Amino acid sequence: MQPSDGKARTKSEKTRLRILDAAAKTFRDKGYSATRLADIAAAAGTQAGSLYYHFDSKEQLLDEVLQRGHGRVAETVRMRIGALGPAASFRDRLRAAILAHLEINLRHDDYAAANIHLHNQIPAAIRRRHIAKHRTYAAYWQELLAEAQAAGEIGQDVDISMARLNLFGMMNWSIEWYRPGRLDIGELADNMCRTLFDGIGSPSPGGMAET
Amino acid sequence: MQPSDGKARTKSEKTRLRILDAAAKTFRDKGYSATRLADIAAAAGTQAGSLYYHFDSKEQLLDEVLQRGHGRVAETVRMRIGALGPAASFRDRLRAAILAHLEINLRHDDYAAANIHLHNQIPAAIRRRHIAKHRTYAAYWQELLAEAQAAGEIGQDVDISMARLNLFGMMNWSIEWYRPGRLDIGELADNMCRTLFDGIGSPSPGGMAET
DNA sequence: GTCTATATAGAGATAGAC
DNA sequence: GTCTATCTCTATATAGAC
Repeated sequence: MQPSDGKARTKSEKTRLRILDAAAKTFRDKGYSATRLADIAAAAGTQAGSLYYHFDSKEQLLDEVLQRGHGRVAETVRMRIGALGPAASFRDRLRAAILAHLEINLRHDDYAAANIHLHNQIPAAIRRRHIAKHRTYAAYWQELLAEAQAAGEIGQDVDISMARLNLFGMMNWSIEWYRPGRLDIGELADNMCRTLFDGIGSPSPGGMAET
Repeated sequence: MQPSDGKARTKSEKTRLRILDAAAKTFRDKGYSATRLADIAAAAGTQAGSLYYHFDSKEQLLDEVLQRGHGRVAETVRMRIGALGPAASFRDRLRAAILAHLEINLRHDDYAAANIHLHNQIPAAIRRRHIAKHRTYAAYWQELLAEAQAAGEIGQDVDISMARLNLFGMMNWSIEWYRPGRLDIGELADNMCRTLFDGIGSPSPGGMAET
């Protein structure tokens, strides 16, 4: 179950998934407009005209890539947190969520990464639904952070919305620079979690704290 | 001196700058491939064919937008830090740098924001030079952070490269979500600086620290 | 189901009038 | 300098053979 979802039955279904995989990868790498159907076809080992047996349009191809990608990220993050059990600290939950988000986007899945990478290139016709999904996902993290604050693990004066945006920034920017192999994703997740909670300042600072 | 650089002399130069402003804004909003020359022309109040009196190609237009944008960001950040004088703490320098980077990208300048927004859409022909400039800019921040660590303002065990990438993530992701008016950029900069140095965790944490 | 060939539209770029 | 008209190429999408 690396790309697509593997459980293809008929030959037609298999081809369809191969095309989707190729589309996800190509969209992710080149962007929506810069991707030609011929690029997707080549990556899938077929011809541009043949895509139309499986899909109605380039836009529909993108739509399905984005939907699948989003679904997997959201599911995986919820699952991983659920697996921790009710006794886990919120810091541990956050760490697990960050790790899941990063693993999916950086290793597994062009579908997921396309959601972030094409964030601002989605054609108007399908943008509304995808923005709604992103909002739902953001709200999930917002709730997680709010609970952590209520439990006393995050400072009472912290603006939770800003904290979420800063965290998303760290995580989502990593798909711009991360290349597999050099750095372990687990270390990356730990680092982001530690930075978010503890900061990078020296334990005994010389200056002031805040306003 | 809001857009372009204002000091246009001849009518031709003024038009040229108006076209550049339009190109920066359109590229920034729609991306490179999705932008048509007709869009730029419309935004500049002229016709697509007329652009060729001032520029050789769409690619050259992008090239100049990116170069101008990068130049302004780099200059402004260096200037602001220089203005602080040698006695300033590194935390104050970082805060000033963050503020400058955010102000340019979020308020002033489509040229600057295009550099971030089109980061992965730059055509191969001109990519090399721009990547080199981004590396130089990154190295500048890296040095700033390294000096802060040497001065004891950042923990000795902190990975400076990761800290830089996390900070860039927070800052650069903000151009995806920030909309003028709702939130003061100064507050945003303070928040990011505070998050980076101090983290958002409660002063008296219940759990463990690190590995 | 997949191919090749093609219809059709839209893009970047050029030419020449004004 | 800017316009309109147009060349040319490329892209999405369709049609029909196999």
